[in-house]
Amino acid sequence: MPATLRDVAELAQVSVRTVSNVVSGYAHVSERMRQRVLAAIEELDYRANPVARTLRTGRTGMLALVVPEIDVPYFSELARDVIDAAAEFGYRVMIDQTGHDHERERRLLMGDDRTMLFDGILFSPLVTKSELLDMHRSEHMPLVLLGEHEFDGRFDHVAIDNVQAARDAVSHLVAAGRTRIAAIGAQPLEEYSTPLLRTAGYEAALEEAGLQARPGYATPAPHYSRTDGYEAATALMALDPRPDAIFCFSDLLAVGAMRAVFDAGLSVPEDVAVVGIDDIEEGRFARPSLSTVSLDTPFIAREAVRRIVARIDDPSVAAEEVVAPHRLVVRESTAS
Amino acid sequence: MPATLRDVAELAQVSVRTVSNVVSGYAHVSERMRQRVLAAIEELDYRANPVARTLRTGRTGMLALVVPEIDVPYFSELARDVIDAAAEFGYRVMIDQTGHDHERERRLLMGDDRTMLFDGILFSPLVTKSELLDMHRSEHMPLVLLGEHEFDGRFDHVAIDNVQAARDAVSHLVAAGRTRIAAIGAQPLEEYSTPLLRTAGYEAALEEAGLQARPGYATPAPHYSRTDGYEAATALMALDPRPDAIFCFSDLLAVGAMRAVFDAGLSVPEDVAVVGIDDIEEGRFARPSLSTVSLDTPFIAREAVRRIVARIDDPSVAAEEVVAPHRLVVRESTAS
DNA sequence: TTGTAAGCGTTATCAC
DNA sequence: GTGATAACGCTTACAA
Repeated sequence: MPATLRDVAELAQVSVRTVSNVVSGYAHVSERMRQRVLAAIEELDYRANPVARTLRTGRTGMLALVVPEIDVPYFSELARDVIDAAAEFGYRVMIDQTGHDHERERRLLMGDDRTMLFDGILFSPLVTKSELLDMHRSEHMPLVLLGEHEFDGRFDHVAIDNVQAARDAVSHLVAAGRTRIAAIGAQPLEEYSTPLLRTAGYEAALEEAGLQARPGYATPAPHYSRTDGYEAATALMALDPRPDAIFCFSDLLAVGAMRAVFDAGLSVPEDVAVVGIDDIEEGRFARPSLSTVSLDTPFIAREAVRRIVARIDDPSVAAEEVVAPHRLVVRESTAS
Repeated sequence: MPATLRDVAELAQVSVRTVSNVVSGYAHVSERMRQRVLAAIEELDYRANPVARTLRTGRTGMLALVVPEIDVPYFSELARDVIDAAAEFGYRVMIDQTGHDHERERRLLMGDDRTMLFDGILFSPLVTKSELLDMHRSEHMPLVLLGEHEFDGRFDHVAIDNVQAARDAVSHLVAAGRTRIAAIGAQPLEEYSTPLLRTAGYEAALEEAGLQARPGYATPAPHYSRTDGYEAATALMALDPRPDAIFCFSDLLAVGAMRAVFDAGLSVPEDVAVVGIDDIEEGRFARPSLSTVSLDTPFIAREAVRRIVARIDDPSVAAEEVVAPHRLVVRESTAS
């Protein structure tokens, strides 16, 4: 049975109030008292019960990080940075994965029975903007969106400029002399979401270069997985004319795509150049190493935590739209 | 302000006791009452406050998963399975990373001020056995060890047979005709830990094949990262005689090692065969695809959660030692 | 500066 | 079967 505040007070011959003051670092407590209390705490090996504290204060000191899949490298690398950033602000992180399940996302936003266990949600969503707006009850739970573009300023969010990032990647392929540039990751069904923005950037870059968007060149990829990339690229390799470059909406797709190109008896970058987005470590060690658009994940994580903490402290602060920097990283997979 | 049990009781004209009974699905509630309460809950959009419930029951419904680094693929794939398995048992998972910091591990096991936020710990440790034994106060917090061998039965743990797994990997290299077999991942400083067991398996397999353990062939790798693998393999490639095979203690090391072999102007598997342990998805898409010892992560996750839940329900249950199955998966990186 | 006591929202122990 | 009521361990007015 762990010791309670009361036990400490009894042993130290002081009131619980004084013990509480000492524990929470309250200023006005005499040195004599403080020492006596500290000694009692030490002797009883007392630790404050965070649950009781939470019930009283309404703060749990926990953030929820909600991602589609934690084992997708981009998300696990993001999670790592979020956990570190949260620690700096005195928060811990609970991770939930929605598994590409819109219903699970919905329940989380509506506030299921355990929502109150954390002070705020960092949410990397699948759902479209309009759905989000309708679903979330911002009154009840601070929310920061990750990697999602939002226009009406109702939510905090931190994301890269997805249109520009896609544009940079495709323009790089153009500059490398590629003319038949395909894309993997376009999601025709979603609105206002990352895939749509990246598709827009892809098309804008093509147009800018005076290249046509050929039929069948923009392919979908439901889960942004290696397997999705593999299958999409396999289909692309069978096209006539065959693409001489593939822009993948994520590095994971690109890893799968590269493997598909090899299995089709072709080579990267000679026959087909490949570029991704995310800059996961896997791409740096791949063969050939993967050109990509690097996102500043530590920055994204830090900003997201900073925003959520600000909103927890004052729910009425205006929503902020943080644009994280990105930059093109050229490696072997797009060498001319 | 969210509605409370009291609000519901007032609106439904019943006692809080009755409302609580309805909410927690208590049997003896008349249908009339139940309907009235349900209507009031619906109207007020009531959700039970999990913190208050926790204070009363002592259960938070949360498990902590502690790993060195969440963005190491093996751990993120494990985390995914743990989260899923925990959900089946009605638990959620908080993830903490120790960042290879023994001090952070120690604090966690000693029970820092927020330990009471979860009902049990699933711990994938760095520290040695003896340290663990001294540090953890099992009376206070149910604990299940992952991936660590333990002999004295004081802790639940689930792990593969590390000696045998390493033996299988090395024997496979021997069967493929390799005679100069190096290893990456040996950690001379740790006792009773995974690296030591895998080193033992490596040496046993060599001896069995009548091969000598050459000086400099067993190299350390502090973090089991791609970079560690790269550096170790680079050093190995400069050795005379040069190894014709490398057994890596993790797939991530193997990925780095393969890249180092290429950068040394050699090829896998022709000049150097490479085999890892873990069977992360990255290895299946690598070029060449990586031979490995596949661990049944869903099994490990499920067993670990099953054990921790059993221990939460009854702290006095005897510790169990679960051995998870493993199997050799031969791919391109060790083709003869 | 320190003590007393009233909650925070549940669950559980009593009675009825 | 249902209603009061006392905890759970803490923070914080309010007193002293």
